[in-house]
Amino acid sequence: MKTGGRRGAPEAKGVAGHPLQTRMIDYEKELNDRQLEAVRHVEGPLLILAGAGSGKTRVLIYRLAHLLQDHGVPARNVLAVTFTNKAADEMRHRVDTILGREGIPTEGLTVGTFHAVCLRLLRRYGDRLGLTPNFLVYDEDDQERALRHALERLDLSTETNPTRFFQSRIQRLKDRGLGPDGVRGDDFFAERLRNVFRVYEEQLKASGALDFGDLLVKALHLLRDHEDVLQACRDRWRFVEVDEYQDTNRVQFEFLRLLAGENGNLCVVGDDDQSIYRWRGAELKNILEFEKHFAPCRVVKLEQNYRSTQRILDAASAVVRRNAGRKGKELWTENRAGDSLTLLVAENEAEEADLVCTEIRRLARKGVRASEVAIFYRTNAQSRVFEETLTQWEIDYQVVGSLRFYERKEVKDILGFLRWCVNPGDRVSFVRLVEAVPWGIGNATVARLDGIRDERQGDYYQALEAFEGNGQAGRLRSAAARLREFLGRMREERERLGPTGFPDLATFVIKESGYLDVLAAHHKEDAETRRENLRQLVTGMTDHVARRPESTLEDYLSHVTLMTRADDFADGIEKATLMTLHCAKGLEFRVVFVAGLEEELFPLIRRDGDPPDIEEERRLFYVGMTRAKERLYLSFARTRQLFGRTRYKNPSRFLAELPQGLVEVRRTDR
DNA sequence: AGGCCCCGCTACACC
DNA sequence: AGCGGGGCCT
Repeated sequence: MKTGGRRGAPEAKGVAGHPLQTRMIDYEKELNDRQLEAVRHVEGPLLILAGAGSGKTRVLIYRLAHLLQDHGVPARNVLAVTFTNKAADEMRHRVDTILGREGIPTEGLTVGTFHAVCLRLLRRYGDRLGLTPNFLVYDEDDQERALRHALERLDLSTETNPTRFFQSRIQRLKDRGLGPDGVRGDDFFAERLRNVFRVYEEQLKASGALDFGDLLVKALHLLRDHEDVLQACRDRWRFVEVDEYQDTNRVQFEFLRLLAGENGNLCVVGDDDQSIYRWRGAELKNILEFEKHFAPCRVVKLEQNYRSTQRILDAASAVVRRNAGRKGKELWTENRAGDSLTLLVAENEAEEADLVCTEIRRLARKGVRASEVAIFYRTNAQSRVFEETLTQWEIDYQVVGSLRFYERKEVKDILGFLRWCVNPGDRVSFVRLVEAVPWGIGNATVARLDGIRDERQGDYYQALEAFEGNGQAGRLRSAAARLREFLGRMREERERLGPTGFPDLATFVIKESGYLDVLAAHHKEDAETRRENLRQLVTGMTDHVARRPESTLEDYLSHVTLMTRADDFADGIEKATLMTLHCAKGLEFRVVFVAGLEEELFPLIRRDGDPPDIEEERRLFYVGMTRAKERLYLSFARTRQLFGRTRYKNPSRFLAELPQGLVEVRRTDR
């Protein structure tokens, strides 16, 4: 296929007679030579090694604009994969802004996370794999519930909390595209893992659900085993762009390789120094070996940093240079040298927070606004002291991603009802709604309903009907009848309200299920907060429908399950930001604090016995440092409370890796 | 079946 | 220190 002006220069061809002077982008003025080379690369594989702050987002967006505007590529032939939904929204918005005014259509452009894109494929072609059309997506909590039940069925649930262990093992296998038969070994542990995995898969199948890993694996199978689907996808997405490529796992790699074909138009952007998701299956070799996998390919290195001061960059580079497994880039900048880094040394975590707040106040007097400040930490548990201290100091803040809104119990309870509506055979949501309200139905009855459901291959509504007809004792029978009657009314209500009427359906559930009474009785203290969260839930649904009028309840439910933690970061509000270092990837702030630089906390010693991956921890530190534009503070505490005990802490080894003379030390006055 | 209390684990990052 | 699961009691 031809893609219009093959030369690729911006002046090569206007589209549909639009005069060039209306162009919003002057590519040559706004991009450096390397960036321009990347933007102008059209066909064939392209690897962009983009150092921190080197303007990769701009390159990605300008490259899309260039493809659409100057090479006449229809928007619907482009797939852009981002790391968060927020990044996807931004990318779509910016492309719309750049091209919209010039009348270049952007409809049909596919932008989304891997999980969202795979979900879409599965909704469309899932029948090929025998998936129920209305399958639910299990989040981590749902996975855990399904897995716990699997362990019960295998009589393994008495062991000390094995759920998490199996959960992570199963997920890691799925990251590599493996099923139960992919478990290697014939020893006792391998055999047991295989069994647990099998029963867990049976649970998912019986419930008509997919977990996060399944979304990717099943989408891969779709392309791998169904030639026509593969061809349709290749025809549709002739140009593919992938951000944060260093954090892709094996399944994502295979997916891209199939989609792109032998000499495909695949453009990936990444930074091997910022790979921080090995623990969830990311394989650094995907980016290290891209040139081998997709030869012949073009490689463009973006090494000019536009974000940070020279000193911040020097410090960060000195740290990451110690890693062996890297391609090797040298970042440079034309920015000023800037201030020294500051190391805050505190006696304990409360004083650490105090020191940070003191600095934020000092900076505020110099005109730094709260929204320009971020505090990063290794573990979510560290946020608490900062929250308390910031409140005392009356500094507004937002915590990003610790407990997601859609993970709150009351929110998940109400969503449980709606999820059951969509898929009445789903065990996790059925058990959830049974437990949410005291219907008079407990474990024993649920177990019998399970039996009926499995026997009849039906759903839980039919199981309840059959149960009532079984000649039960009066109390159980009326309990079951009451529940079934409510579920029936809920279904009628859904029918009456239509596919986009689910905000009202949620209101119906909240009001009619008796859940408000449960809140009032159980949560005396925070009942009002929870009620407020439910109001917010309905508001959020209404917004969702307003923004995407064609969106169904199924779409909405999967959408909220696939929200990333980073998605609830609100920029543009006057608040300091608290988040984990993982969440910080891709963001930038005028002032950054990296807290808790202590051995065993950062680098973190794992509790599951796996050896710590020091290079990955170092990359995480590098990510944190390179978020800072002007000022970078590092801090640690000499003692820290852990599980209610005071522990003495040694400074992190990473502090010793900083070059002499770049760091100024500040201690508590005492 | 549901409420209460105690114990033991937890707090590694996340789609 | 705080939460949740499990066991015991009603």
